[in-house]
Amino acid sequence: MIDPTLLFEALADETRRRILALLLIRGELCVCDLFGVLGLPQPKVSRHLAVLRESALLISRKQGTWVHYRLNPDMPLWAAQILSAMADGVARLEPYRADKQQVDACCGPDARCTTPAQVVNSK
Amino acid sequence: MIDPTLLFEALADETRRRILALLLIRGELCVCDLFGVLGLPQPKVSRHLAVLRESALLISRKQGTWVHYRLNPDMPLWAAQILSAMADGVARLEPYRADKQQVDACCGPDARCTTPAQVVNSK
DNA sequence: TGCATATATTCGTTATAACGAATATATTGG
DNA sequence: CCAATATATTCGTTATAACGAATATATGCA
Repeated sequence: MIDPTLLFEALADETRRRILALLLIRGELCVCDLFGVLGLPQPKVSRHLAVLRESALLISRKQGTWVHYRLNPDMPLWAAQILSAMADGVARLEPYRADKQQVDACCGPDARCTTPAQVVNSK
Repeated sequence: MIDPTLLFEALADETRRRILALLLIRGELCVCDLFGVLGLPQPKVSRHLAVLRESALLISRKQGTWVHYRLNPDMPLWAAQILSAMADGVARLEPYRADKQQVDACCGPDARCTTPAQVVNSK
């Protein structure tokens, strides 16, 4: 269901790790929120989202002009554990810490949320 | 202690994942066993081992002309969890499965062994 | 229909990483 | 010291991946 090679190539880029870490915190975010929080050009974020989609780590949901991304809920346990552990590893580092502040400030603290623990425990 | 960027760059290469998976099974292996089992040229394996050393995922122990590699026992929990989950993800796939057969056949089934569970539980 | 907004893609360039081949270093034993 | 063995490194080349800039697509609304 998830190819380890694609997963680890996806995780080898810091922008993609930042996106995944944000989605682990927030459950679902649209592209505009993502590039707003990350402070990166929209095409850059969109290309990285495409890589994450192609690796099957993320799925997208279209609602009008907005596209919302979230973690693939059908991810196998081992892959969810890797994402969860990755989030632990980066949580205290920049730019991940600032990203978390930003997303709480910008998009409110209460979006539909799939925490790392929930992802792991749902298996 | 372990830089997430270096860890994920290390994991982005299949040869390095094969080496890590073998060391998760076997605890410790010398370079000659590694390139024998992997069926790869010695300089190639040596270069990949250097990357893994520089990322602090592996440490080496010199004994005469032989150099033995093993997982860094001081690895933080989150990193050990990633390696353990990686091993779960690749266990049923080639070439990892054949590597496991090979290392059991070639080096005996009972070397000093640090299993993924032991690494994780020792934290 | 025409414009504005949100997102995705293409293109040419540049940086990074892996490679094979060759060579260097280091240790052991004669 | 010399030869043999185990491991590491360098070099030049090639493949891969990320980038900025520009453009394309698609949806909603006047």
